[in-house]
Amino acid sequence: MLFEEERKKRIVEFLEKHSRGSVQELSQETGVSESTVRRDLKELEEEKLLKRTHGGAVSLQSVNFEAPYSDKEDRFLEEKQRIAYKAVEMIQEGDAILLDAGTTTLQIAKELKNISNIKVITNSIMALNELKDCRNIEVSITGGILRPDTMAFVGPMTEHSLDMVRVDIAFLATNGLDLQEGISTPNMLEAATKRKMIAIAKKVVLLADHSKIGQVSFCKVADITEIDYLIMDSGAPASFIQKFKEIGVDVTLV
Amino acid sequence: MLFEEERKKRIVEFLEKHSRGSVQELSQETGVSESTVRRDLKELEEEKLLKRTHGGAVSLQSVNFEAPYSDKEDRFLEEKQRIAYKAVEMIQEGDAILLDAGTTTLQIAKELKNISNIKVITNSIMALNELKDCRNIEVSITGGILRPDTMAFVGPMTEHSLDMVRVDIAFLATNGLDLQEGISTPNMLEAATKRKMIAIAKKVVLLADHSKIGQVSFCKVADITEIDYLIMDSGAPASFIQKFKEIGVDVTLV
DNA sequence: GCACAAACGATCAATAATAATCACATAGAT
DNA sequence: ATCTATGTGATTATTATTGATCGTTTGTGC
Repeated sequence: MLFEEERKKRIVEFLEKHSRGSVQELSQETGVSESTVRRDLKELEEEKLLKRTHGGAVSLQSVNFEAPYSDKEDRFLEEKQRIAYKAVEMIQEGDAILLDAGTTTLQIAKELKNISNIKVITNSIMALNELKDCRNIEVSITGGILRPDTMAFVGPMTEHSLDMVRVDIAFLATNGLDLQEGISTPNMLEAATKRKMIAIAKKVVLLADHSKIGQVSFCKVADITEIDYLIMDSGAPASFIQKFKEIGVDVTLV
Repeated sequence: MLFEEERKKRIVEFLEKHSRGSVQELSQETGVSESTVRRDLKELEEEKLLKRTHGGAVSLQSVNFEAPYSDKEDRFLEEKQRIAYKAVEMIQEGDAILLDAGTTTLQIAKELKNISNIKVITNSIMALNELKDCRNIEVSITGGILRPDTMAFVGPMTEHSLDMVRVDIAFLATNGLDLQEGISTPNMLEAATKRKMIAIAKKVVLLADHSKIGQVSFCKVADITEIDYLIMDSGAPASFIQKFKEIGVDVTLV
């Protein structure tokens, strides 16, 4: 059972995420009757946190980035959430964190909301979107050209920006992870960006669900030896994990 | 048995950890009756250490959201739209455009959607938000630290990013515009960013509605002589305009 | 412009939570 | 030792929140 304040917050968040929501949807989302939802909407409108419409309400958040694909379409979402949960455990107060673009790192951004006193730098609009309202986190973004497909900034300006900073932990995502071919990604610009990320981080943490194993994409980012930590879901074969451990990578399965 | 202050501290800690707590839970947690918990909650709320709700309390952090910016609160919106409309007329195919953060430049971003084959670079999330879905526009962003108040990126990283590019037109917004004191803005970091913007643009276009005239803010950005073009609404006094023309600024009234 | 369905606001009863009250216990002062 | 001030828990009266109902309004398709 939610308190009134929690419920209202949830409504606002729902609207910010989906831009709109019907009374019915919100009723389901919050588990209260439609009457109560209407009462909440009325009050929230007075607080200028949303705009009521017939049938529901819309967000009046002027900045609202939508993912190219929604959470629901995200394969292995639960695995990614578990990976993200483990990843944030590595963070210590005062750390400077670098967040790569990707669906797994996006889950990290969501978890980060609950942490205070850290600095986050990212090249992902989606991560930025999650963190932009957190006053307790100093959020920076790399410059760069927007790649519409991934909603990430890439290119020479990105690398140039990254050159200015050094971070305690870089959380990297990847498309392909192979013992021989290392880490790879389909886009050349993104590969270069990731390489730079590896270069400026004290600890490099690679996040990958088991579907990435054995995949090799067009552009090589780095060898697996350049990784310090690997967090994977437990769908990974033991032989694969063993190999990583042999070369000194700290592997965590979740 | 706990002293009162210990108990209160424990309540606050519990809430920060779990972000919520019912009176019942807190009663168990502290080992006192619900009456006492309520008394404590009342006092702690007065000390602004938590937020009470029916049934318990929530941590302030979990409920701390504020009304986002909206067009309707934007004063002189129509003037700004007219200014923006005029501004985009200056743009030619193939141009590289720099968009400052601000409500007027945001209107330009909205107009830009209809133009093809240009490059846009901005330090404003809001502008980025408008342009992110335009596949016919190459959108770049400067790096930098996010300033939550203005949703703009500022700081050394921003200037560093801007250093990498040269643009045909920079559209600048300002808080203050005064004949003697020039262009000024309340925030020091933003002032530095604007200065850099002026430095990397072939043409500098200043956008200002008449409410900015005579205003002087904390940080000086530049003298009015550094401006090439000025677009204002017709609420500006003729003497003011005349002075600009005398020093060679191309003034357009809309 | 009319009819229809959906959504809305006002109202009410049920329930749960709160505030007010009182009695008691404890600690410190006299 | 007694008195008083304070904090606490139990009890009770009051209030807040909620879901349901129903007449009214609004939007939509024809």
